[in-house]
Amino acid sequence: MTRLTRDDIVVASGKRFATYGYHGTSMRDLGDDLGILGSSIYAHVGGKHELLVAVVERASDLFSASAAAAIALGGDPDDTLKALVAGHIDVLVDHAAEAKTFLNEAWFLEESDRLHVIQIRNDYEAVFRRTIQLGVDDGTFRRGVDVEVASIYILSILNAIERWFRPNGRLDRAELATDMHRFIVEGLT
Amino acid sequence: MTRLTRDDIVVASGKRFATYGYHGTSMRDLGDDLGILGSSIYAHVGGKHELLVAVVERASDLFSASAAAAIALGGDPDDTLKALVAGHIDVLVDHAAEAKTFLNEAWFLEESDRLHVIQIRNDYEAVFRRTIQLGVDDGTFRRGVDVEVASIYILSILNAIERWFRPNGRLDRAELATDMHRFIVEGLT
DNA sequence: CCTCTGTAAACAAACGTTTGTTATGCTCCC
DNA sequence: GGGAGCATAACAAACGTTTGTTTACAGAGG
Repeated sequence: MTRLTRDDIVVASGKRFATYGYHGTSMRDLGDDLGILGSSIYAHVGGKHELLVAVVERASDLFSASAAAAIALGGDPDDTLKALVAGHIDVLVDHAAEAKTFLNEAWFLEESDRLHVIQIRNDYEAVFRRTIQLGVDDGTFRRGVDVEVASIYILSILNAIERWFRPNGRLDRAELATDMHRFIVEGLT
Repeated sequence: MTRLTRDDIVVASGKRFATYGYHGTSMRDLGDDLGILGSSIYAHVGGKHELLVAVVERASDLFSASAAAAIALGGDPDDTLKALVAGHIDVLVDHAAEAKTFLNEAWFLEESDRLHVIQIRNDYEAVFRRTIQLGVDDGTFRRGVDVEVASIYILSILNAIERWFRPNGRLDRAELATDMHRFIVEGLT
């Protein structure tokens, strides 16, 4: 009988929340996944909402770290964009449950936590905006690109990965990153 | 005292499901929105799951109709793509609640209904795939486009609209459709 | 009068959570 | 080295509330 840590419970929560949603998950469901009673979870956490906070926090840390790493590379805007795309894919593939919960369930956080997440998400998006703007300024990308909206398009493509990509499918993550970057830069032509 | 129809209840359900999710909505919540008791809803529908079916069905009908209309126009592949994009935006803007529920909550339908929705969604996606393939064949789009994945990219951008677009924002829907079509065809360059 | 839409009250089940207790180790001290 | 003492992690049972749903009944309109 191996005993459980708070971390084990957060991981299991992420999976449940990602699959069935926060409101679609009961403490007893979670207990079943972990092989303990639902009530026993309260020895590790103060309540259900704390688990959502923990899962979402994990994901937002990963995304933030990915953006920081892409910037730290210090190449031209197109290189940074490549790194941002590849990094986002890595987070989504390697931490699918947390990322999915972050994208779909953060809305159900309490006011203050939710505002904090929105802040982090906006900071992350700002890295995309700045990168594209730099690319427009130095002529890598066309003048007249609506930087704000283009960032949203790119993140839309990236975030949707969670809904269709399977690691053992036709494409591996490297092919996906390459193909996606090309689509973003060149479109269908 | 204006009396309610089944339709009124389905509309209210759509809004609630879109905002709080299927599991985050109770029959009493719904009753409050409608100004009646939660239990009174059972005079109109057989159960909560029936409401989800009705809302999702509405949305899928709208999407199917949009695709059919785009094809009926009968222009070249790029014209069809333009119409598909504009039509998708129209559905998402004019029927936001139903569309959002369709995109995010259909997973919680019972097995058979869920499979039916997946079928419809796949048919809809197939229209995008066919259109792009035609464009590749006649030279409108570049050879080497991964048609399957490109369709997913485009639908990813389209479906995410629900998460950020506000009808009274900086862009109206016509500008959005134009900008989005250009991004899809030309990318950042 | 009869159907339809609503209320009122209740149902069993499931919900998040609390409480009291037990089993299992770890650490310190004789 | 072996108890004593304590923290941890779990169970078992119950708490009060909310859930989806059912039943009995009232009023209003065609």
